Amino acid sequence: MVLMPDGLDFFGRPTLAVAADLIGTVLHVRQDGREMSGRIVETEAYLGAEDPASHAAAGPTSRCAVMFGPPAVAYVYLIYGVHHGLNFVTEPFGNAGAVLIRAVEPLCGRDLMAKRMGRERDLTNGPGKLCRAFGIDRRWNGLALNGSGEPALWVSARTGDAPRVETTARIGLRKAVAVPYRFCDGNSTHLSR
DNA sequence: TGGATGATCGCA
DNA sequence: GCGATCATCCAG
Repeated sequence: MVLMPDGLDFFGRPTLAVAADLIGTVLHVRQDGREMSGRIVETEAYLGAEDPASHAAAGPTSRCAVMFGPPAVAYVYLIYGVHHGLNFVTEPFGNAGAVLIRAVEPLCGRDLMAKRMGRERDLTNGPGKLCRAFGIDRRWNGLALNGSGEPALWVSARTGDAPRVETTARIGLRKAVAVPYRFCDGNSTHLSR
């Protein structure tokens, strides 16, 4: 069962719009018969050929191929040889675009997150950390966000107080540093760095 | 502030 | 093949 803030057409829209509208929605994961969730509080948009910082800038490669595929699919990659990053593919088939999930507020499954992280706080306030806390790795690459099967991944409608969506420059980039493609809930206490 | 750590990509 | 690069995190 998949609930979307604006119905089934939530994905397949311009990447920047999806990145903003994901703030306040809930990421769900099911693995080993166990469900975990977190409220999405920080995202970054990555576009296609026009965005030098995007993996898709030079066209489709084996790594970023799913960015060019159908929307509402997970794009998971390994960065710095250490951490995984979770993205949602946004644009219609043939157009590259994805949204990096940078931080969530833990909801369900906090105990398991704390066990995996070896601490009680700062469990999911960063793209690498939230993947580790939720148990997401490259095996999840290409997974549809439809909540079926196992492991499963999906998004449900906004929860909690209405977010105060703020727009800033993306973090940690060497290219295309200026554009304001980062979105976060200014009221959240679970943002990265 | 810099080191860990490995897949990926562009060029030879 | 080989080396530069990389959307990170944490110890010191």
